[in-house]
Amino acid sequence: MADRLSPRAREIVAAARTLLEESGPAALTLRALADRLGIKAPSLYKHFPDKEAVETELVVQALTGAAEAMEAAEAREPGSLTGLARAYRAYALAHPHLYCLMTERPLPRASLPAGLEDRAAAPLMRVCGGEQDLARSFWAFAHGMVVLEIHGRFPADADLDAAWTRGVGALGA
Amino acid sequence: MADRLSPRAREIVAAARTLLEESGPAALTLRALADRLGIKAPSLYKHFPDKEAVETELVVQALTGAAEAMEAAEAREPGSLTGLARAYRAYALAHPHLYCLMTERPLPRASLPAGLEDRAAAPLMRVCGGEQDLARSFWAFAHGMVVLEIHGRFPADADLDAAWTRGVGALGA
DNA sequence: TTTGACGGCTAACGACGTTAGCCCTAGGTT
DNA sequence: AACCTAGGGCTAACGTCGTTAGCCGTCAAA
Repeated sequence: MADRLSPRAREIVAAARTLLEESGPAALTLRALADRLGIKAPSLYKHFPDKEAVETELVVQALTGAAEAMEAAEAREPGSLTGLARAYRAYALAHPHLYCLMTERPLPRASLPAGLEDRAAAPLMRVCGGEQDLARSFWAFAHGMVVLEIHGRFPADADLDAAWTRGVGALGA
Repeated sequence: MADRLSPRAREIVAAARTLLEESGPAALTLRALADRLGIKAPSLYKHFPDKEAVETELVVQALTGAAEAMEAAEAREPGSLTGLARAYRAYALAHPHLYCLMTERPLPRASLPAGLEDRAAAPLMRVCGGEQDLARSFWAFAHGMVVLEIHGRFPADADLDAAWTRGVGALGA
């Protein structure tokens, strides 16, 4: 289950993650990644077929982390859409670059562990009582809020807590 | 007002736009752009300081187009949140690459025509009766729906019309 | 007539992802 | 003990990218 990757490959992914999280996507370079591991860039190809495969592994980590955050929120406050919303926002803002890597491209579904995508969506589906339309519109709202905030699209003085409350209230009724 | 750019610069932006819209962001290369214009890449620097300046001009076009689409929707169905939602979605899906270029990065506000950002937001603000929290949560919902759809994040068989209806209904009440 | 802005050009640089091909080391096999 | 093999490094290099430096032709205004 966790042995999708060799130990060395996991070290590479870990280094890639800190590189991405600390310095953003432009800094996630194969040469910089190799540097951080004390090796040269071409050596990375002994462990991954290309850069995209490394990024896919980061998406797996991001998706897993998001799923765990959602599950924890559900355990804390079962049935609470507000709690889920708070956890979603908190996770995204704690890992903005990882969050964007995960969402701003088509999902590499063929390379994902089976069931991971569903697992991440499950808590929201449960809170929405299986109503897919509601779950999707809530997800869209939460993703929109988070990604617009990350990219600084709201006015600097905007009261985002109020906007979240308003949206969650409207969708949760 | 429209003379922000020299005629030649406007030709360059037009070529950049078709390149982006037809072939996506990876194809928007200074060499490819120059090729399409029958010149060499370094000549572009006689008209723009760097690639980002060209992209900023595309953002201006995208934002202007979005503002026009919102204004047209408002003129068609004054006060209708549903009409605005339909227009927003239609514009984004008609120009997905342009839409992503416009939204998936910090706005280059310093390089934008004065008032453009506000103009694009004005119709929604009016429909929301000046309630900023509502307007922001609606924008987040609409942006989330559009961008998740563009990136193929919803299941292939998802009924997105139903999700839109659900979200607009909840936020518009 | 000369000047200068305008708008092309070639050559080249450094960084990027990537490929080809070499080499050393460790462990297991014969 | 001798050998083989897989793992995991390395250098050199290629093509593409954005970008810079420096040159040259054209044409209107002084």
